[in-house]
Amino acid sequence: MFYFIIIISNIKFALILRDRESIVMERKDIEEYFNIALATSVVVFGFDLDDLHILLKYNTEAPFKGAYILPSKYIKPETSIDLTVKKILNSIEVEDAYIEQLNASGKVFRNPLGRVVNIGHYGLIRFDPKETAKFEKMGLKWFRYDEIPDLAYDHNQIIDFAKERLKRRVKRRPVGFNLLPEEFTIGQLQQLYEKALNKSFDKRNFRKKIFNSELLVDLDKSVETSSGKESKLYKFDEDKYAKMSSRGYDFLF
Amino acid sequence: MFYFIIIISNIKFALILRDRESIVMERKDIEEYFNIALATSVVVFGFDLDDLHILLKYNTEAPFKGAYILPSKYIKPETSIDLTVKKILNSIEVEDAYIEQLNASGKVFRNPLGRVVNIGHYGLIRFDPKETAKFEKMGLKWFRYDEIPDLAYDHNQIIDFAKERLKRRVKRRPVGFNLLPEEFTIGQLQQLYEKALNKSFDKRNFRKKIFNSELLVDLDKSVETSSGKESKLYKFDEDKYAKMSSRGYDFLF
DNA sequence: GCAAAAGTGTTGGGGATACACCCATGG
DNA sequence: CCATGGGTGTATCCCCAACACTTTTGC
Repeated sequence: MFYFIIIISNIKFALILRDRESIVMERKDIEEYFNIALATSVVVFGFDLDDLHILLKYNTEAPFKGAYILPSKYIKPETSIDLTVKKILNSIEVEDAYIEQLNASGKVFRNPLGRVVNIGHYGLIRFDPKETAKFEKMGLKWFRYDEIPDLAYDHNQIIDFAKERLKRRVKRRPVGFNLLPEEFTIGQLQQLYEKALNKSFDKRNFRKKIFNSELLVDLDKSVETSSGKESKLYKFDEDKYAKMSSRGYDFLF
Repeated sequence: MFYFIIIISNIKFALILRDRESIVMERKDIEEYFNIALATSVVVFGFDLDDLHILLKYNTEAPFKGAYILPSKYIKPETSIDLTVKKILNSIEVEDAYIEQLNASGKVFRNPLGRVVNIGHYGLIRFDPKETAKFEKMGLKWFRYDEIPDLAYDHNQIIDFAKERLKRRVKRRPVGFNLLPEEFTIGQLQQLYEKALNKSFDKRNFRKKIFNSELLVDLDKSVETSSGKESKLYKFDEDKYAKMSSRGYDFLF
């Protein structure tokens, strides 16, 4: 695609020449609208089996050089939103994330370069302590969920939004399993729920509730936990959930 | 604000002259991103005490002239998303709507004029049969919730999304009251819930559930309903809900 | 021996569901 | 007299919340 555009703002007209067929279109009044940039930011959540964390990037470019920001990217006119998000994740070598779109943030004078609308996302990944060094090389750092510094743009607001959304989702869908290792103990699961919902639960009741849903597979394996005691491992039965879900089952914590 | 931009795509540079101070900025690589248009569409729900309806507009302009569309508007670079939505609603003389933002739709080749990203919204309003004529003059028509025709762009998809969202919201927040008249009967409320959730409820159990929440005020008034019998009127106690909500109360149907 | 985490049952209450009949009215 | 919708009570069940002690291990 090749095109040539001249825009003089306040004078609402423009010609567009496109493709070999030299389509001449007058976008006229509409032309002035084609002057917005879209960006996406991703709030990547990780759970180190103790606390929830968010991945932030040290910003090396103007504007707001030196501040921490969310991993972000401009959306090219010829690239879809979803693909742009995937590119962000690829660029920080994150794979297999559970992604969900958040609201678009609407501030008009948010970016000195012009009108930029940010379409936020959040992603849940499996925290791997071995990757911390790799992240550090890319200028990325995990920050505790409740110790997020002041960020550039309105990224703090996007994080607040993501936290709220996560809280709601954790209650209604079994998204928490995307934050845990493939195989996990009930204690780890409970810890995650308590952090995400900022609430504590009775151990016995928590187990009953979880086992009632029958979505956990007993792996007949154990690991040694921090107390030195053995603890049984489970995994999440995704297929079963998919089946139940399509039959109208509603996970509710 | 005055600015002058020349863009030649594929040649990634541009100069911007802005304001009296003649700030010269090079957006360079970034410039190519400032070529997206944003639009908003609003899925306006109404409830005629019998069925849920959605307000559609007959499109008199190219592209997709002659098709029905959602009430929509381009977002100007200098106008916020929320304000644009309000302008849409003002233009169709709708006031006091409950509004919520939906996801941005991501298709790249959605609009022949260029990349347009649509930020959907849904609105809940009080259906007033007296306004139907007024709407008709503006090319607006109520369509039954489950009898939506094929629309231009991806507006059908936006509607599907809005319906799903409404279903979820109705369960968790007392948004349904935004669709009912100020004063309503329990029968009308039940009818609304049954339509929105596509489910039927036992009359006695429904009443118990609703009264348990203690969010309805008995108005000690009656109206004659379609069966010719008198029926008691209630209204929603917004203040009480606000108070309970801030104390962590979670409405759940 | 003590701190830390794993694991395990029972009880009571409240909300959800299932279910049937009478009444007033308009046609 | 019949169709329509308003209004009402009871029995059962299940889920939820509250609650305490034993065990293993590392320090």
